[in-house]
Amino acid sequence: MKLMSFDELDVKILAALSQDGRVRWSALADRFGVSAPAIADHVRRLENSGIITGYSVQINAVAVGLGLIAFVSITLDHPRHRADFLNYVQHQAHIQSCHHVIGESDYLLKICCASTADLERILTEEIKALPGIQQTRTTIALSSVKDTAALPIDEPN
Amino acid sequence: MKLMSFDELDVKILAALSQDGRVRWSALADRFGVSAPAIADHVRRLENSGIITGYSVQINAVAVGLGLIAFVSITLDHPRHRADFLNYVQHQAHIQSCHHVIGESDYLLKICCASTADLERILTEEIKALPGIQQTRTTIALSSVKDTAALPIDEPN
DNA sequence: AGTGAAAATGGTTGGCA
DNA sequence: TGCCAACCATTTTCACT
Repeated sequence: MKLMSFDELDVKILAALSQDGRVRWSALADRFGVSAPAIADHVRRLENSGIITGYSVQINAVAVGLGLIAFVSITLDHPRHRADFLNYVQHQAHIQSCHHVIGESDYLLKICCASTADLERILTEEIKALPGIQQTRTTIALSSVKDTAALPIDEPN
Repeated sequence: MKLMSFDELDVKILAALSQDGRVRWSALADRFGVSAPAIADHVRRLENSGIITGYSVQINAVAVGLGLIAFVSITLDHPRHRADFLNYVQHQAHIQSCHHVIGESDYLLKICCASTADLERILTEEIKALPGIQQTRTTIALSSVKDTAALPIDEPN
C-alpha cells in the first residue's frame, strides 16, 4: 500500500463506481473518453494503493427481513475490557458499525436485525453479558430516511 | 417490484455478492455447482424484485481525505419543517445516513467530511440555518472500529 | 428452473507512441 | 501513462429438458 496521488480520472472513476460498482470498464472508457485498458489501469492502481478496498452489493434490508435498526451507546467501565469488546464487535455480522466516540459514552454501535425480539436477545444475551459493560443506551430507528455508505465524492466535469 | 420467495441459492448469492460485488457469474456457478446462466437468472430476479438495489465500490475514507465522521442528533420544533429537512438530507452527499429515531431526539444523522473546519461549516451554515431546528447535539468519532453496510446474511452450507 | 453450446460482448496482454 | 489490436474470458441468448 503505497502513497498515491489521484488525478481527475481517478475521482471520476470513484464517483462512477460508487453509483454502479459493476459498471464495465468499456462503459467508463466511453463515458470519459479514454480506452478500456486505461480505466482498468487506474482501477488496479486504486485497488493496489488501498483506496478501493472492495466491492459489494446493496440489498434492501426490509425485503430480506432485516428491517430493524438500532443504535446502542456503550460505556466501558475499564480499558482492560476493550480488547474483548472489540473482538466481539468484529465477529458479529449484525453489528454494522462501531465508532469510538467522544462525549457521554465510549462507543456507538449500529445494529441491524430482524425484530425487537432479536434485538432484545442481542442486548441482553450478548452485549450486556460482555465483561466490563458499564452502561448501554439503545435507540430504535422508526425509519431510515437515508442510509448509504457512499462517500461525498463529486464527479468532476 | 413483485413479491418473491428466495431459496437457498439466492441467499448464497447475496452472501457472496456482499463480499465481492464484482464476482463473475461463472465463478459463483463453479462455487455453487450450477451453470452461469442459472446464476445470472437468480441475480436478475433479485434485481427485478427490488431485493438487490445496486452495486457499489468500497472506498477507504481516510485515504481520500474524508476521515472525519460525526453523529448529529436533531430535534425539530414543528412537523411543518419536516419536508424541508428531509429534502436537505437527501441532497447532501456528506450526510451518509439519517434515521428517524424514537427517544430524546427526532433524527440521527451520520456525517462524513474532511475536517473539523468542514464539519463546523456544515453544522453552522447548513444544519443550524435550516428552519425549525430546535436542538442539535454533535458527537465526533475518534475512530471507526467497524463500518460496513453489509447485512447479516450468512452463507448456508 | 436449469442446462449446454453458440453468438456477442467485454477484459487483458503486449508492443508502441 | 495511454492507445491499439489481437487474444482470451465471460455473459447472454436460445432451444431443450
